[in-house]
Amino acid sequence: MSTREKILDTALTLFNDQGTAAVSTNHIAEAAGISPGNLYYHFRNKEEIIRALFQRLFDTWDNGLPFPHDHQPTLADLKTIIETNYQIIWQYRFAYRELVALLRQDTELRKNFLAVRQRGFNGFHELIHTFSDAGIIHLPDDPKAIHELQEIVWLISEFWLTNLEVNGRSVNKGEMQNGVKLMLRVLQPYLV
Amino acid sequence: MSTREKILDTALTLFNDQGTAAVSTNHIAEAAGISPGNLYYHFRNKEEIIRALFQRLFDTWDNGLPFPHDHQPTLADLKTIIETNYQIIWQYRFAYRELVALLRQDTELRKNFLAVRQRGFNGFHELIHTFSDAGIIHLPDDPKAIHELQEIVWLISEFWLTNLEVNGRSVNKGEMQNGVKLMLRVLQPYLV
DNA sequence: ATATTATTAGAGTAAATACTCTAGGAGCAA
DNA sequence: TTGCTCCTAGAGTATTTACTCTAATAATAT
Repeated sequence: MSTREKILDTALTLFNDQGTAAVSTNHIAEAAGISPGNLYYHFRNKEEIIRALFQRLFDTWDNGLPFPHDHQPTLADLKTIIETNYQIIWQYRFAYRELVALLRQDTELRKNFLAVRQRGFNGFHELIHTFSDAGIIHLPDDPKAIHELQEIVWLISEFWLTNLEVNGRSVNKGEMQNGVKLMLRVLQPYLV
Repeated sequence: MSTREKILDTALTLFNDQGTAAVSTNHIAEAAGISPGNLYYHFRNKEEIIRALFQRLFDTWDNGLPFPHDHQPTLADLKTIIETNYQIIWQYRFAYRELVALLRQDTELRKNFLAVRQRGFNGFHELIHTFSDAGIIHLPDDPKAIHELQEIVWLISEFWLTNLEVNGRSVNKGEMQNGVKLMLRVLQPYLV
């Protein structure tokens, strides 16, 4: 593994465990088993490390979600997508916990994040319309209502894990399933 | 205003604007127009300031929500409660943004927060059953389903404003109304 | 082999941070 | 007035933080 990757992996672990504020560049270097000078050879500063981690998250978003291409999507596909989604968020949980602060500190990062997020939101929009066309779900006529439902489901997907952490509940497969259940509960009245 | 209150008000403003990590005790003292020594006369450390602010939040929770006592609650009452709720959260938004980090740093605070929150959750539970009894809402038979619906509405109430901030949307009365709409959208299929 | 470039270690530093200490006023009680 | 407690200012400090600099070593190209 390259030194650069080692730094990023170490930083991710520490950020997830202790939060970005509590983790200094010296900590990262020490935990990665390299010198501070070496760290600063690979990254100009802490902000750049955070940016690079977000970039990895963005790449995962854009490539890592298992949208079915070879068949009409089913409800099982939806569940799989949502679960994968949770796993990604859990992997980069520091980012979600501190989202407001991190995006405020770095407007460039904010721009990129919002763009990636918008792509995801659009993809999700298409997905539910696919379900609608396939007759799996019967959406309300009012497009505003549809948009609101989508916002609700999206909100749950982004904050369910944070919610678990706040509650001090351990985050595991089962709890992620509960998150899936909540999202389906919102849609339940519209399932055919 | 007492020096103690002045410190808390100043800290709250700075925390809301810049996050707790970026605000030092020296910053607070300077912004409050007092000396660092004076600040430390009133609070042992930064953690105590945060605790005191949470305590103010707890008091607001326990006393500030406009539950109707003189009449059967209506849907309008529900809306008012939710709106007040949003205003309180907005007033202490630093706490919600950084909840995971703050509660992890201070287990005593975590304990208190979870207790207050549980009280709120129980109150909310009673409220929707009141609505059910009054025939305003027709809940599903499955108690688990009811619990899930409650969890969803609760999640929206706790994270809607954070969600707005992430999106860079300005937080104002109108956007809070949108949050109310989302919560009602979840319940809409069950309204009589 | 030699020159060049890419990595790395580690000592060092200016600034910031949380917090302490001392001395002095302000109000009040006897 | 004298004493006492409460409150306040502000200088001072040990530690930490982000980051720099230099020199040495590894890798690669010619």
